[in-house]
Amino acid sequence: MTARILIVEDELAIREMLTFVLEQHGFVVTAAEDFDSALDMICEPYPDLVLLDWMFPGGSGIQLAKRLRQDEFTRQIPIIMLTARGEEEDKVRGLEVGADDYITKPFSPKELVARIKAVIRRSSPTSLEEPIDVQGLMLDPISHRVTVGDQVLEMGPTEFRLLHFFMTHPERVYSREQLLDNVWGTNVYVEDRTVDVHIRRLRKAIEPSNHDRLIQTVRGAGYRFSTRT
Amino acid sequence: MTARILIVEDELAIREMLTFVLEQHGFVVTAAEDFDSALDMICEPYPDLVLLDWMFPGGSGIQLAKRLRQDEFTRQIPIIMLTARGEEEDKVRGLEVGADDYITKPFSPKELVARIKAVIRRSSPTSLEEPIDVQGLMLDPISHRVTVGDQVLEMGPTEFRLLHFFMTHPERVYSREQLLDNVWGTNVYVEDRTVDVHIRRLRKAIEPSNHDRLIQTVRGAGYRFSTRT
DNA sequence: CAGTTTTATTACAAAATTATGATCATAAAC
DNA sequence: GTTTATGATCATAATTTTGTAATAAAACTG
Repeated sequence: MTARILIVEDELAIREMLTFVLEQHGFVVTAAEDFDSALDMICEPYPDLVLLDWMFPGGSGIQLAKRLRQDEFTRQIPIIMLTARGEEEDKVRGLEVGADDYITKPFSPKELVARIKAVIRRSSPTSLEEPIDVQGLMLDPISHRVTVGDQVLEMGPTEFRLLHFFMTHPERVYSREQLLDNVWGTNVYVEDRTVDVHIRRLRKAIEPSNHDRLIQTVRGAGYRFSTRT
Repeated sequence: MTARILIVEDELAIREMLTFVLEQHGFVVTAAEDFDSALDMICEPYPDLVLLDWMFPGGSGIQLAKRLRQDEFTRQIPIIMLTARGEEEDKVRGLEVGADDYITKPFSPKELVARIKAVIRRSSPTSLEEPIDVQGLMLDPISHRVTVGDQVLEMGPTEFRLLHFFMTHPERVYSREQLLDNVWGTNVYVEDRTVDVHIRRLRKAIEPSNHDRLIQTVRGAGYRFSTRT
């Protein structure tokens, strides 16, 4: 599935717990602890879902939710609210503002993951599961396979995620740091240069069909997936 | 992003630390150590953000902030105040004067950068990321590319930044020194004449489509990017 | 017009950045 | 408990970029 999830939660313990659980289940996780850094992380490339603590400092969750719903680009990002037991009113308000679902603390990891998957499935029947075709290079998230015609291209899991990210975010430079955040997940400490190596492997994997030209080096800036020269 | 930031801070150590951190993150940094030189650097071309120490000699930060808010041209430049812990009153006054945010020392580089990005995004949601088109010459900061029609123009990182600066500050002469400050960043020791060479390279890069005529030599003064003859 | 100043151009070596292959550690599979 | 994959780093090669200096060309000055 490899959806990218943004967690907005001020309590460190809960944030880490959520991060751990979701990463266990194969999500790429980004975490923010306050309003500002959340806004910061909400910019392109957008997460596939936002997990939002209801009450957190620097602006309540409701404000952030409203903000997301105002901007046309973020409007469609599904939101799941985390609420404490008994805040029944909040639930109502949350759903009014446009949250797609809510979960009451405490909750089980199982429930959390189930709801997340449900919401994602519901909201983006396409973008995450639909096969992507760029100039004959086909990536099918469901069968988890990359093909050109009926030729299957072999690559490692990281290369697959990297390619997937690129194909869903074309025509845009990403720094090594950004790629690490979006493909590896944040809170991973990995050398910048490691990206180079995986770029190399990905290029080699899609080289036979000449699609390696789609992965372009932008000197001093990072890499870009583009169909233009 | 390539935003230009002016730091106003009297303590050398902090000034250097801030400069270092921000340059690491790709900002172009200018630094002033007192009121006068700050005013000096505040003239056109305006920075995209001012990072202002609250208490600094030759006029407190509040005065500078007020001054910036008075002038119609500088009014919209976002300001972030640096305050020492415990100066709670000051924070309030700072925000009254029109600071967009404040950071309490000591702070982490991560927080600093996050706040700066948040403030910049809030204040100029576009100008830094929007593609610029001047007579068919297109510069797209997002894909980090310069095109004419569907022809891609190749150039080095410095030429790209130089062109970006020109396109966002047209119809105005800039001395070599000013160009160095705004495109290379201050605290770089580079020969004046080096600008000539990069102008040459930039002209050569955009020559195929005849856009090199936009970069005009102003003898005795510097260079200008202009659509007029 | 000759002399002076300023800019244009070219060439080149140093510096910075990226590419690539090999290695080692670790996790997954058998 | 091996064997096999996979992933991160390191080391080194290959490229690109950059600053400077040297020279040519152009633009002023008187």
